[in-house]
Amino acid sequence: MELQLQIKMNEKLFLRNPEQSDLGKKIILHGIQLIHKNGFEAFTFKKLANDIGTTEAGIYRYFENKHRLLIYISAWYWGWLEYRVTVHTNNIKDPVQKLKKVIKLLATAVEDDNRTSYVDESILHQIIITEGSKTYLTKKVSEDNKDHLFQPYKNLCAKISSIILECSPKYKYPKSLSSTIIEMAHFQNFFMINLPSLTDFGKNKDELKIVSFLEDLVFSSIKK
Amino acid sequence: MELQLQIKMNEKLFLRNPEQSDLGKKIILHGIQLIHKNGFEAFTFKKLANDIGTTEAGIYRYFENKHRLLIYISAWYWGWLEYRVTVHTNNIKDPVQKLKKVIKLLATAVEDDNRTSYVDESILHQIIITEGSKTYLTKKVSEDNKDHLFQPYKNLCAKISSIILECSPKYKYPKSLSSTIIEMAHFQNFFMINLPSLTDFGKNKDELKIVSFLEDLVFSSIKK
DNA sequence: AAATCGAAGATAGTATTACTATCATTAATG
DNA sequence: CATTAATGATAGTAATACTATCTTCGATTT
Repeated sequence: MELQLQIKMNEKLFLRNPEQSDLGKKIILHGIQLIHKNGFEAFTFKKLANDIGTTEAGIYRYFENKHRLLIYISAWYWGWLEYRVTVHTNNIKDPVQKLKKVIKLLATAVEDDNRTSYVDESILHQIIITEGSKTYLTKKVSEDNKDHLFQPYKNLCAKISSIILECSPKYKYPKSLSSTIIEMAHFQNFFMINLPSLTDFGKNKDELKIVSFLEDLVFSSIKK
Repeated sequence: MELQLQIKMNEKLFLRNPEQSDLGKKIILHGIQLIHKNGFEAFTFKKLANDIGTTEAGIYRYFENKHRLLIYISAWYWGWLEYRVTVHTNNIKDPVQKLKKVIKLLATAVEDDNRTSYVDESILHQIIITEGSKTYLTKKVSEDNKDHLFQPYKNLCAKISSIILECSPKYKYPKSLSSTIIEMAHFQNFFMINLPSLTDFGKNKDELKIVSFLEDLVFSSIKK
């Protein structure tokens, strides 16, 4: 029997649910690949349509515009990450070990999860590092936020925040520390590869160094 | 006598030096205002030209494209910040006090500096919060980095990094901590205003809370 | 005073982007 | 067999991101 994994997506993210048709799944699959290849700025629905063998109009039936598609795949990523965090921390009792696990999940590359046929998680991870913050760094954040488009990100943040409080109930900044870990897990990775002088991991470009840095940062802060 | 403050800019940032003509200064002044007003995505040279009362072609004589203009004003901002850090920490002996000063300079709003007539620093600060990371989160980072376009950012990071080492010579991640402070000074501000559930500062939206968070983060990490 | 040189203005033009609209075709469903 | 929902095919539009050319104007040089 084949296992399937479905991430529940907010309906406002799309015009037509891409999970429910072949074309929709192709849009996600090839969309991720194309954004990864050329970057979000150079990405257009026209190019995507050519890649898939459909038309621009076809894509517009699923997504209002490319920014919505980016939010969609980002939301998918955060939902998937939260799922992974849940699965991998469920059987851990010690909150410190839980938090270490979370940091590792955030900061290290992932392998493609075969249960999600139309999403390549390893490429997706790369995209979120480079393009993820562009989802909310816009004039429309508040509007998009009202439609709950960033809910998966916020849920993950809340989840990590509660683990932090388990470790250290008196710590004053669990949510900010949480968003700091999430963002820095990605930014330090980006810097390590592209602007290494902004990090201490330039030489060997080892993700585990990022994990060590973040662990040091987090546990020094909350232990007291 | 009127004091003037000049930030030295990398020549590769522009085609013609905007500091050396009226039109150039207008491009910077109105460019900053327009990006702040509509966001970088909606910003075009055409609209800027209309605002100034010149033509699109006129702007293209100064900047290759709008991305370069964004890098220019970002570089200016980081150069200016480094200058401020230098001035405000020069007479402080205790490195801990120095670092506290730096965090405050990074995380709190600035007032317009009248010595730079064609730059409004308070608006610029807002722009860098929202648009700053877009300068390097592109497919061309490495290329742009080779042209040293991000030098001012890297210099600031190096400077803060050395203060961190003054405080704690054995600390293992001075550069990563430094880039973390810089980024989070801005991101936590953005989150506080736009996605408050990602922070612990939602209620009163007080920048000084961000300062407290960052101080706590930094000094727990380096003190040992 | 005349020549010249560079910056800016004026205008035009092109390929691409970001859409919207319409109509025909096809596959699934009742 | 009739209906309808999704897709394909095609066209069109306004805006964007440029490039090119030609003129004018003011400062500098000779």
